[in-house]
Amino acid sequence: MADRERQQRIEELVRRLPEGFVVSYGDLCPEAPRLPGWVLSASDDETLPWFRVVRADGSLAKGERQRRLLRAEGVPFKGERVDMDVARIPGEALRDLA
DNA sequence: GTGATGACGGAAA
DNA sequence: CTTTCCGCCATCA
Repeated sequence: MADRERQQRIEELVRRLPEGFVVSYGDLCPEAPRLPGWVLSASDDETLPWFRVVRADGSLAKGERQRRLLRAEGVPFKGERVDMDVARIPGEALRDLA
């Protein structure tokens, strides 16, 4: 359990994601795209808005369940995928969030 | 120590 | 549009 810095940073960011918007796994950790996914699957925190994290192309990792939660808070869709051009939080705004 | 796996990403074919 | 391949980090067998 060394170096939790990245994991901590990732969780913190996810907690601050505003309702109605999303980010990709790569946005949370460009240097290790797989890490965010691992962190979220390992986390048991119910208050964590894990559903606001989607794939870079807008497709969902948790299928129907996730889609429902996102639509419920007004996230725009383009077919089965999230409309990233509208709902994705830009890298800069994301940095301000951190 | 090696190798496989995962809520991934991007480039190439 | 699809599939394949490689790279990325942390964990597990």
